[in-house]
Amino acid sequence: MINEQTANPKIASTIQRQVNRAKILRTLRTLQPVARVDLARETGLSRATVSSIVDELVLESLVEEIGATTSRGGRRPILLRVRPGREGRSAIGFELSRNNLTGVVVDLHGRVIATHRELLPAGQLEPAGLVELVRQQVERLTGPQAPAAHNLVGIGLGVPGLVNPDTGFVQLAAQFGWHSVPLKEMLEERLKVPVKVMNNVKAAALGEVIYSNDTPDHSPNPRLYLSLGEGIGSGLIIEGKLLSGASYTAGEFGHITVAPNGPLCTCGNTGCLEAVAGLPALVSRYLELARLEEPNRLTTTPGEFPFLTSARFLEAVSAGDRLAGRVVAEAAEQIATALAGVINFTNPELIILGGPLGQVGAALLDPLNQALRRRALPLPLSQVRLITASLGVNAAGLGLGATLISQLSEVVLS
Amino acid sequence: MINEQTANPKIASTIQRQVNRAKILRTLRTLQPVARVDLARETGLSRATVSSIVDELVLESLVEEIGATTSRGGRRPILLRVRPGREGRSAIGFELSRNNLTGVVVDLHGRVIATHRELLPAGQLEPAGLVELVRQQVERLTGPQAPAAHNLVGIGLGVPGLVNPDTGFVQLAAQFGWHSVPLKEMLEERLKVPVKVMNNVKAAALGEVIYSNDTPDHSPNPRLYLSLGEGIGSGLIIEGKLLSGASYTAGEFGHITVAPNGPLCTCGNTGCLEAVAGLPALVSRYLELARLEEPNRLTTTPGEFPFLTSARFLEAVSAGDRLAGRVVAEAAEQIATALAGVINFTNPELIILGGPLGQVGAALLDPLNQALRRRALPLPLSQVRLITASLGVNAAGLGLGATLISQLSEVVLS
DNA sequence: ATACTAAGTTTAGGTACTAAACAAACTTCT
DNA sequence: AGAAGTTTGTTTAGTACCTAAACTTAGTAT
Repeated sequence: MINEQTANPKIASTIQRQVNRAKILRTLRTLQPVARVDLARETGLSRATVSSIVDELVLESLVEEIGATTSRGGRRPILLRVRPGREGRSAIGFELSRNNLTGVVVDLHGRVIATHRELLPAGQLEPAGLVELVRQQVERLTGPQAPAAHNLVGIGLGVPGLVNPDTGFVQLAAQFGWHSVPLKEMLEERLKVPVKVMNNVKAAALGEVIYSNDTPDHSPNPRLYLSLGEGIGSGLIIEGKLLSGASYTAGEFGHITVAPNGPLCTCGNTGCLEAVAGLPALVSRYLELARLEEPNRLTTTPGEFPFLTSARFLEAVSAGDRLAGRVVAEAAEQIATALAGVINFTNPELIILGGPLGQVGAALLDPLNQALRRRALPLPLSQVRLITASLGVNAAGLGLGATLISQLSEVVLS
Repeated sequence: MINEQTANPKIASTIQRQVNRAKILRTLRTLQPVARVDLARETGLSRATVSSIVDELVLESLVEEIGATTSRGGRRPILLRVRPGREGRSAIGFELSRNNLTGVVVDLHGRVIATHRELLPAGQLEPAGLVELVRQQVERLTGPQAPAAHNLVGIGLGVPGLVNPDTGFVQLAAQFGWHSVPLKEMLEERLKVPVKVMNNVKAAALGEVIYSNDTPDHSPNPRLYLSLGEGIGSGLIIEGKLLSGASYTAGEFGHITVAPNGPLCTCGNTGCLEAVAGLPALVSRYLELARLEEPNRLTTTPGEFPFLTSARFLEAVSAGDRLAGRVVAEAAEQIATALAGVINFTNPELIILGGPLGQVGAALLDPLNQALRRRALPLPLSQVRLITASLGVNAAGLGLGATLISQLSEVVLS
């Protein structure tokens, strides 16, 4: 007759229960603060079931009562909400970039409750070194308690490279000279919490799409995040899920051919978008035009031209430099060619422009929109909203954090 | 104490039950003939549950016992299988094309048990007329009993046009001058069975992919069916589900730009794939080359040239006509440009070439494969198998039939 | 014949749902 | 103020469906 079950409240639970928990959490999230009756009405479950499930959720620190509200003619309803802040549960998302490790703590509301960004140490970064860095940042972000603190849902890591997001196995991360690194395993071993590892651009795609507040989280329609920078990558989200593809390389937007007889790309093909609209190509093009037309525009010393960096080029664009604007407009034309194809083919409802070049505003957007009107089919084009990324360096971390949080209310059919 | 439940055996059923039924049906399909014990072992369910569910499935004509097999040391196991043929349940898939209505009866094994193809009557076809034609063909295909015969799972219809597959609402079917036709409603009203209406190319995509036996039915990876003909369309299947897109136009492969400064397309863009590799473009190109190089090749009378049809062009290709081969090779190059982009972007595991031009064999495949090797990234290209469609005129019907059949073992989470 | 074994069924007990009764905490009417 | 009515949330009784274990059936092995 002794109940030995109280220790760990969520060991098994049936599919029925999982589905109903998910229903309740979902409605709670959208309607909060909200009373049990309303949850029952909204989900179609009985009040008894709602009470029972809410009790569980409160035990798991997912939900809390915030007191009674005004009466609607009888007993006053007790309002519930998803438990916010550090008292509720939280997840941490990290992004590893060439020079930085950026971490974000996300609470159950999806809100940022802490961030930390630090330069990577000089010299070659080994996988084991990264694991240690992550451990340190987790400690700094959660306080000095054990990282397995019961209210940490999990941690996520976005890595620039080829990653199997299911196994968290890094097949290749050229920037760091890694290949075949079981990063998820290593992190879980060290940190004793669930870990999610995926490509950083794809993590950013999840972040920007989820936080765009433009479309419902689980819209069935495709949503695309485009990262325009040195390279050109993307993340395509369909039915709320990131498309990985057969070899985890889906989203290679930069190697769509836009100029069949164009310049040779690093991939061996000719006329890839990246070869004509990646930042290095734009810098070259700028130099070419500048030499021809206005040798003294950007610097007083012509000799400095060869040292023009992508960053300085982007500054010139923002500053309204006429030549730089022209180069961006040319690039927009090429990007539109590829993007129109993708719009026609996948018929998305949302496209988010990110990456350094994606943020330059009208200099890119105006010629891009114009070219899309020429190149894309009117019907699919009319369905798509084209917006600019808004999360900056935290995009990947937020995407991973939000993904981990939303896994709390996911049904596993096994 | 009276049990009033026996009449209709499947009214409600919980989610748990649905999931377990689906598990059992799925394992039955792949392992049949198979005994209850094996199902229990394979699904992880108890033998008691398996027995109970199998009883239900037998009552619903979905499963049958086919007698005991040899003993494995004790009582002989009773083998079960999905009930085949007309004694089991079946679905009918139709395809409406410009001139024909093609119907296929599919049994629970996914096998064809009857087909019928008939010319459409002369003159304008009205939606109501089509409903009547379908009703007649259903009667012919199932025998003269009521079309609501209890073992008919449903009927499907593929229509060349813009269709919302969820509502079965035909927004536009230009070939027949239809717009805003609630075809699913009309058919269900008349035939009293569940009806699925979708675009015909997408239905064919489902058929070819499901019957390719090349990849598991519910592979998460993208699989693409490409229809090369007068127009160029496609169907993209991800996680076993057809991608519809925000305005139900996903799959518009023909309007990907492959020659930015190329010829004007009917859509207003320049250099669309369809404008350079659709059959009409190939016929024109053939005529152009023929006039220049070999005015007397295809016919003795030069005056007949302008009347060259797509069909005759394809015959010339099959016959090994050198000029026609050259035209197809040029087209293959353009198709490869678009296809490489899609391979890079969606990273599919399977591509099926259909439509009249997709069936010409090496004349298309050799130059296509060669160009893909130049244009697509090596890793995603290495994961994709490129094959030729195999179902001919029955593709759409089979796709719809198989879809209806597989809906029998689907879980509706609602 | 007796013992063993495996397949399928029946039974007892648990989880999780709903409908309906109940308890709690209000408002409103007289 | 007290009785009556309302609404929220909980408890209770009954049902669906699962599993483990006992049991029945139908074979093989010695």
